[in-house]
Amino acid sequence: MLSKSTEYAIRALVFVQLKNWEQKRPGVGEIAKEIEAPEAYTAKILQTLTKNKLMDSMKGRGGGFFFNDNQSNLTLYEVIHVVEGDACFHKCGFGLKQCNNDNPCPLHEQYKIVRDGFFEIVKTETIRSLSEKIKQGEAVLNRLKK
Amino acid sequence: MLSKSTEYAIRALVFVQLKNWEQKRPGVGEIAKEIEAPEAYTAKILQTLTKNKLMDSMKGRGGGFFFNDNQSNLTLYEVIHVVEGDACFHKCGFGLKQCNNDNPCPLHEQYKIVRDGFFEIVKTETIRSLSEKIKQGEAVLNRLKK
DNA sequence: TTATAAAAGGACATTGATGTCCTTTTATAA
DNA sequence: TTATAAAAGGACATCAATGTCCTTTTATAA
Repeated sequence: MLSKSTEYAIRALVFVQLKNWEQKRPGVGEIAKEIEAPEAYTAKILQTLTKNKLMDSMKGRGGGFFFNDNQSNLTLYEVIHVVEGDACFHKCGFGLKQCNNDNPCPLHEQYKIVRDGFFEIVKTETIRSLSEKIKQGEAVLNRLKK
Repeated sequence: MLSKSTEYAIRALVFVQLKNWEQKRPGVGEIAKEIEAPEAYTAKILQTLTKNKLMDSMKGRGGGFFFNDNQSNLTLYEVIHVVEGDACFHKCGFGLKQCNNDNPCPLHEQYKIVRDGFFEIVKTETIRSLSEKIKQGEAVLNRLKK
């Protein structure tokens, strides 16, 4: 399972993308409200994202968060990597420190398939691909369709 | 990812099964050492397992942990359920409270496949099936083959 | 140029998971 | 019957994730 922070981050980035498509740069308050997360905590997460160049921001009046052209195809993997690290893609499902093909835990083969399947998803899906689904009405960002 | 407690629990149960096959009932100290977990913490987890009848125990001299006949085919699902709950089998990968087939988040379809794949594993694999792999030398419990 | 609105950032608070210590209960061996 | 070995259980400690509050920096509009 992804951490709460990662979930907030992904939802926030998708919202920023949707707003950017409307030529707008949302601010912390608007983002936090949309993703149903505490405002100050959301601010911290957004800070992490901009510090790591996954997104851009502008201070001052009329400022807010936005993507520039270099950041146009951000994978979920990159977000996870920055926010919570990528242990979930490497770790043994059984909790063993030394578990690999040569020295497998009893869950190794089956678990690897699941873990790699998840890795494939987050390497393929991007903030843009998720945002497009929402724009097309094929999916929703929060619980209230609106 | 499973919690550390769940990992300890599964490893502990497998070790108890292996020992039981040798007509032995290991105690907290021996179990903790084998699974490389703190002894007092291991004791708490074993307590949870016996309180929930996933395993049996005997106090006093010559006591220890063991399975009785009703507990002979314990699935990993039951262990996870008791130790950390089963949020990981229900939760939306995107963190939405209301996410389902009718109201899907943009990750819903792909994530469901992975999540259900994991569910399938833990409903199929049992403490016994894992222990058998170790007994057959097809897998290892801890990092040192011995 | 100044007031204002916004992100950045530092310090602290809360909570749950993990971990430790000590006492109580109980079964058995001596 | 008593001493001992073992699990059970209560109370507390530590740490990381999550969450809050307040100050600083900076860009823009007036």
